[in-house]
Amino acid sequence: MRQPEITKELLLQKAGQLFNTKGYKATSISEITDATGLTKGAIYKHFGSKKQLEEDALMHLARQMFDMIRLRIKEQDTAGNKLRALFTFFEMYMVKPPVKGGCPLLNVAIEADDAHPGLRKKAMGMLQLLREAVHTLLDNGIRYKQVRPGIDKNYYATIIIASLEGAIMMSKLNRSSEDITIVCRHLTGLVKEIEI
Amino acid sequence: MRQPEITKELLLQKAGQLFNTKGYKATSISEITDATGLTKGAIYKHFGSKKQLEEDALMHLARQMFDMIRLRIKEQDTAGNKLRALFTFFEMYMVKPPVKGGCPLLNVAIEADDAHPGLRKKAMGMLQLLREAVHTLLDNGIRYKQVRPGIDKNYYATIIIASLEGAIMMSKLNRSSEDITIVCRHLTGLVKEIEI
DNA sequence: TCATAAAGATACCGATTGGTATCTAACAAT
DNA sequence: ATTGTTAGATACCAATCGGTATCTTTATGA
Repeated sequence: MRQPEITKELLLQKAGQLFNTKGYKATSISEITDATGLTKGAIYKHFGSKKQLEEDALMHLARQMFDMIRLRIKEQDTAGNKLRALFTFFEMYMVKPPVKGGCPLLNVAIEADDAHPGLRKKAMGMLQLLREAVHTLLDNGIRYKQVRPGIDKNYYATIIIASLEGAIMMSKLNRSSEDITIVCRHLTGLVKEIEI
Repeated sequence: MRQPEITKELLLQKAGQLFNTKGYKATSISEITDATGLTKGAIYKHFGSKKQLEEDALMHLARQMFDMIRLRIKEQDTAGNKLRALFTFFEMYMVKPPVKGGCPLLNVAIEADDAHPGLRKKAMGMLQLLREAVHTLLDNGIRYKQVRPGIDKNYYATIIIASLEGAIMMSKLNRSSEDITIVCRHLTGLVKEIEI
């Protein structure tokens, strides 16, 4: 990787971490220069504006997150196990977070939904991607006779995502994995109901 | 109500609304003066600092929210109906929000968990209050033979709160009540399981 | 009615914000 | 090796930030 690419990667990484913990609008350019050891000149050479950096850093976070999820899911054989791996991933995300600050989707959704259309659009894309992942997972489960056919896939996707995200909020707030663990237990029970 | 009290109430109301939509740290003093028609002098006469106003406005929001919840719950007879009323309240909170910006607990939890200890403490208090409300509700249900005894009350409280809050995030992001409605349907099913 | 005190408006403060213009250093191609 | 280009550092900008000091108005109680 050439030097400018390394710099850009470093900026996306550190800025993303700051945005995800302190908030996008609450993080200043100078905090990013402090964290990276770079200067404003470096930032504005690679990104047109702070808004641009915010959106690029978010997509960087999203890609990291989805890559990790895909990896965990791929190494499981059945739809049920893939779903349980998804739950475990979120649980692990709390105990030993790969990127600090909690779930990037939840964070950006709450910050952006009313006031920042650009970030909101990207958050909607992330949520849709997550939903489609669960959808596909259930679809394949049905095809390979691991999951009862005729189930409401959208229903289960919504329940799973909502309770996981809500539990992350609770566990993050209380700095305890208790809530996310309970929710994972509940979701595991749900999966058993639809497994063949 | 005397004039200064009216002014303070107005400040708490408008500031709370702004904090809940734009974010606490992202809302500036000048935005609050614009929204109220008052000046900085008025604000700093009633509140020692912006942080103080943030925390007071949050408690103001919390009180409003819990008052509404209590009202909805009180007018129901059985524990099952009380729980369903709680779900309906959150669903209604999305369709016709009494205060814009979504759930104050969720919003402040996401913004404060890492960086703002004062707000975080208050958010933890709110979550605990909500949890105890569900607890008490289930307890009374058991006492009056409306709910199966021996259930894990903490488990149900966690599932209910987590999935409601997560669904609010999703519905808020997509500007659609679809997700919160689905989650309420799911929770209604859960309640049926523990009702006698 | 008038004096007093509190409420709120106005004007200002230094610090920090996102952004830009300019300068220098590093690298790539010839 | 030298030249041209680009990455990045430095210095500056107006605007806005939270906060304070001071002034004016309003309301209250004797």
